[in-house]
Amino acid sequence: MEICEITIVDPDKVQSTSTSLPDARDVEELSNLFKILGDPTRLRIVLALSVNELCVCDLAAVTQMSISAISHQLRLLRNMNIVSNNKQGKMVYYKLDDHHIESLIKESLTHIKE
Amino acid sequence: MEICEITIVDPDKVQSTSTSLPDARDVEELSNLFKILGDPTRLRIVLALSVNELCVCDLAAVTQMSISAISHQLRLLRNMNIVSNNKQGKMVYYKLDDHHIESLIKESLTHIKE
DNA sequence: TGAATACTTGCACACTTGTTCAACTGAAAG
DNA sequence: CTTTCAGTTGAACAAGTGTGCAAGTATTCA
Repeated sequence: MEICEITIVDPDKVQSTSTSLPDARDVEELSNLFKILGDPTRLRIVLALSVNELCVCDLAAVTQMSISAISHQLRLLRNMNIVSNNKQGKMVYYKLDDHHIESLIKESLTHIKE
Repeated sequence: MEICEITIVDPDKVQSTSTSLPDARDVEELSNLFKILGDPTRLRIVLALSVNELCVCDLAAVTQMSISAISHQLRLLRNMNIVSNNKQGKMVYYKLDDHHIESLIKESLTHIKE
């Protein structure tokens, strides 16, 4: 990986830009957040759960996806603490666990419609 | 794809949730936006360009990536009208073209730090 | 004109991702 | 206990993604 070290055009600008970037860990975390919302199925799950607490099968119905596909995606969302679940008998109800995400999505929606 | 049609538990909730979701086209567009920011290289490019207009080589230096990798990603960002470029002699300067994205990222950064 | 520089592009390839299928778990009902 | 139902899980696989490499373009400078 040929890292550009020789042909820097403006070292001062490179330096000042580098130092004003957010800390690498935050950038990583932020890109992970965007990545998880960057799939239409997961985004629709989050949107649906921002309206109602739902069991897996009803989530599948709302998103028009298979139970299995939804369950796989729910696991990812659980691992990132975006949703949490609540077992009642045979059924598992999911809800949003991170309401920051809800407002973030709402804001982003108005952004794309500008 | 076994779509869940039979075992819907609460049809009213499914119906009301479905109708209160944003229109499918917007969801698709929003997930595309998140997807493009969901890669650390691209996110760092956008962050860097929100600080300074930069040529490709300086961008490579800031992000610690090869010229080629940066150039490939810049093409994607150009195609989505997130950045635009400006040729001056041999050099190509890139800048942010969509400043909604800038504020969206800034807001999201504060979200993850909550 | 010829060489050098800054960047772009197409191809290749390893890696990742999303979904399906089938097997499994655990709770409830018969 | 056995069956049924709701959901989970792992393996498999096709499709997509990010980067490197090498060749190409366009501009500058000698």
